[in-house]
Amino acid sequence: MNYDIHPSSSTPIFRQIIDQVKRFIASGQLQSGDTLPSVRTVALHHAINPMTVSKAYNMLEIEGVLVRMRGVGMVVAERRNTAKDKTNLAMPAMLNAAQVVHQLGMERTQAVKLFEQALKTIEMESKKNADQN
Amino acid sequence: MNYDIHPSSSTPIFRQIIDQVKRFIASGQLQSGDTLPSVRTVALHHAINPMTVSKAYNMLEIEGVLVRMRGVGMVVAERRNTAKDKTNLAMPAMLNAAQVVHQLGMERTQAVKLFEQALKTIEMESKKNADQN
DNA sequence: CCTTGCGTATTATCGTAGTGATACACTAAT
DNA sequence: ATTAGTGTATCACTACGATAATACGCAAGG
Repeated sequence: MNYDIHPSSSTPIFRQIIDQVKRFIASGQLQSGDTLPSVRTVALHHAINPMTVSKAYNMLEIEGVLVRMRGVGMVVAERRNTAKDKTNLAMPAMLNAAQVVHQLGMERTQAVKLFEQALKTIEMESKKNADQN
Repeated sequence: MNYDIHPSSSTPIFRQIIDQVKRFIASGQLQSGDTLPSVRTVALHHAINPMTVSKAYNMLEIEGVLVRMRGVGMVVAERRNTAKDKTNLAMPAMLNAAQVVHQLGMERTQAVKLFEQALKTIEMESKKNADQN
């Protein structure tokens, strides 16, 4: 359970956290009742401000994704359908990629090949990071 | 030759323009010597500031994609390989989408299905917009 | 109890990306 | 020359994300 945070990215840090927590839950890496890494832990580990993490967690609580347990931490709320959640969470990135290849006038078969290639690349990187731990 | 601009998007307007110009060139919809829609035309058509468009064009000139012809407008510069350009331009969006599905722990086959579905969606929207003209 | 670890409210400041309004320099065409 | 069309330099403003320092309320565990 580790966040992949890029402070220099154009997407705000708090949004990176929000998105990744949702994905962890949808993928089952986080389940109902699990506690999240504490605000201060995350802040120290990534050299960012605790309030930034807190804001992300707070928004997730507002959305009903997390529950704040006083004195304990943030806990994953009860959840139902992870199946549809996955597609819902994946769709924006998919549509974005689809629009790009469409504007490039790329053949559908070639677009799929590129996508599969990207998948392999990401999986490779993931394994590398896992080996470093 | 029309831009697809979303002022409320989190990606800046000038970046949307830059990306789309590059894609138009890579796809052949814009060729060397073609003149681009003028700063004011674009600004009026999309209700945005001329300077925003100008900055986009300016950066494209710095990158060597466009050439500024005084009193005439921006012209597409000489270009070589559009083949590799396409994949280079598509890669970031692909990698982003790939990382999302990876963090979601989605099966590769299902990820590809989703992507193809997104492609169809985008193509549908494109046709709708074309019919409106 | 009291120490330690949770999240958070508060307030203020900083940095900066993005945008906007205006006026200017230039060219082409008439 | 005048007009109308290019792009743009300049300056200011806005919005937002991130930071910082501090203090608070709460719960678990020794």
